[in-house]
Amino acid sequence: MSDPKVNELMEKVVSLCKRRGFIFPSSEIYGGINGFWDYGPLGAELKRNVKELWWHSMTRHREDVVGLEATIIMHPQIWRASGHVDTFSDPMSDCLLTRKRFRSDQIEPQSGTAYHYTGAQDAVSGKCVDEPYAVLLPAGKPPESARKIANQFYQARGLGQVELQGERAEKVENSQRFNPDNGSLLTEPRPFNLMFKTYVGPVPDEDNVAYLRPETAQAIFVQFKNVLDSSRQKMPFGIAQIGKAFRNEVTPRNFTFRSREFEQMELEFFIKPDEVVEALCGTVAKPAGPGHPGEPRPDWGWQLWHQYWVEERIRFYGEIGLPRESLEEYWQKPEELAHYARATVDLLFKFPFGTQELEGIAARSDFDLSQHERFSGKSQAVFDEELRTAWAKLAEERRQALWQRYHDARHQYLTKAGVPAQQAEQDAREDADGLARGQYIPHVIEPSAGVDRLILGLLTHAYGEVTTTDAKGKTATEVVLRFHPKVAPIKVGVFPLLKNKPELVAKAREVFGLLRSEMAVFYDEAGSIGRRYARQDEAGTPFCVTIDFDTLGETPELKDTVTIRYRDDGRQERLPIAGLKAHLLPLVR
RNA sequence: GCGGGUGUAGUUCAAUGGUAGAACGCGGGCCUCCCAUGCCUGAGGCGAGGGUUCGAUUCCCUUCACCCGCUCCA
Repeated sequence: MSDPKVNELMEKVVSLCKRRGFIFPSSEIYGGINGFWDYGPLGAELKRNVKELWWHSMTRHREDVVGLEATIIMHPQIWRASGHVDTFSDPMSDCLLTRKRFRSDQIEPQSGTAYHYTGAQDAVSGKCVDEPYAVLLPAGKPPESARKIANQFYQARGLGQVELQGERAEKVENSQRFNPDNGSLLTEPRPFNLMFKTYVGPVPDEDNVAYLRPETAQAIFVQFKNVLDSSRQKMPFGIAQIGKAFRNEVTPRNFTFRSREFEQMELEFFIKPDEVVEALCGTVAKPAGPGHPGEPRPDWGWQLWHQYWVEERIRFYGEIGLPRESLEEYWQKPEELAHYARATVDLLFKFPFGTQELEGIAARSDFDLSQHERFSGKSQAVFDEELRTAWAKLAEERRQALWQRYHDARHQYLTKAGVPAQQAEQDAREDADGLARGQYIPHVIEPSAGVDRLILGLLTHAYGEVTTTDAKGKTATEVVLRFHPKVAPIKVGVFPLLKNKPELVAKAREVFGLLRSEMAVFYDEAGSIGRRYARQDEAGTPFCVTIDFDTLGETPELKDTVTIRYRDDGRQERLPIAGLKAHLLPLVR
């Protein structure tokens, strides 16, 4: 059971989003469309800010990450190589009795006697149900058990006193059509594809099927060689991308948290395999303990790089207003890991509806590039001059040991991928031989974040209510969004103290003009000054600047100064107009 | 996909088988020398489709959307 107060908070956030123009239902005048949401004026600014902060911190502030912007529709083979065609399109069957859902191919085959019924009639009302049904019993069980279950089935379809009709027994071997738990017949297997399908070209036929990408990551992998060849990057380095992805989710839920069209911010950081690091540096550094491991070093293996990115990501969230305490780190247990993953850390945020994933940081080994190498037939190995030199200088036994470890890892991958034993052995040897020539397939650390759920997290985290009591004892509740100034959609509100004094208005317009070239500014003169502050509080604007009579020189020493009012504590400061930009810029960037 | 609930103004809610009101918000006007002031004024709504009915926002059916639970979440 969920706490009603939790639900209340989500409802308040949802209606605030609508009311103030953060998020609207998509296509609303036509009744909306399930799983799709639009960002309104404030939401668009907020989202843009978040993406830009991510982009800047990933690419411009680092020398070892470059950007990419790839298409949404790509060659369909990519989704075979990535595993999405298989794992996203499993046939599913539902239990006709309990409605439990199964992956049709994973049902344990059952044998025994199946009792079929053509329908049933109500002994009292005479009402008929024609739907056929069947129950599978293990050999030796009396047919009574089957009738009992069939009774339940027809009772659920509106019959009281059930008279089963057309009972027929049949021997069944290794069938996947029945629920292993209760023997009930399942629905026909139905394809269950989570990828949006479309056709390239004007004629829709099976030869030109394509998919909207279900994640942005694969585009990075398939452009890895192009980026490497054109960017003058050297291992290790990363490729960052922000973009739309699409999943035909069974149940979009929790406002924008799980949408069918969403945006991802993904980094694929390519690193040297541990064997290569060891060949170059003698040893692979071990994590010294929890926390940020500091600036990257050449002797880092996948573990330290993984830890580094987990900490970098947490630091990023702190910088945009989600402090460490609002997050939870979840290290996936070995049995939860995808088969190619060495480790995965989920960064969870405490949403009102539960603690849910914001970002996953996965150590994905060389799985992705290897898959694309096999499926495309194009080598994805990099050439590393340093390795070739270092390899030649290694002691023979050391070389042997590293060769063997690399070989074994490749062999394990190839075998799991279904490559026949002999071929796997040959390929693994060739891969390991490549080390001597300075060649290897990079491993990957992947921090992958959902933009929309981050926006939702920022909104719910920023949401606050302030209850005030006026002189007459009347209480009022005011909503305030305490966004970090870096993400706030509007940075500054600029107001003339009174709108019926042309000199105040003129000066305020002047200040507005001064600031708007540097940041998002909102000019407002409607209503009382208090109302205007409140409006900006609700939009999450961190600063408001008011032009009053002192600005105009009523108190000579205050001429050309303004008050700046801070959202979170209502504090006011007096600043010269000339110093405003310099004061605000470092706060909002 | 299944089960339950809810759809009335931008938001939160009311009423009604004879076409709907409030509060807040929003626009305009006057006032206002710093935290939702006051007065005047204006705009704006029955999710969509069908049926029953002389007449439907109200009753029925379908559909869509949202919320909750199950399922799903590579």
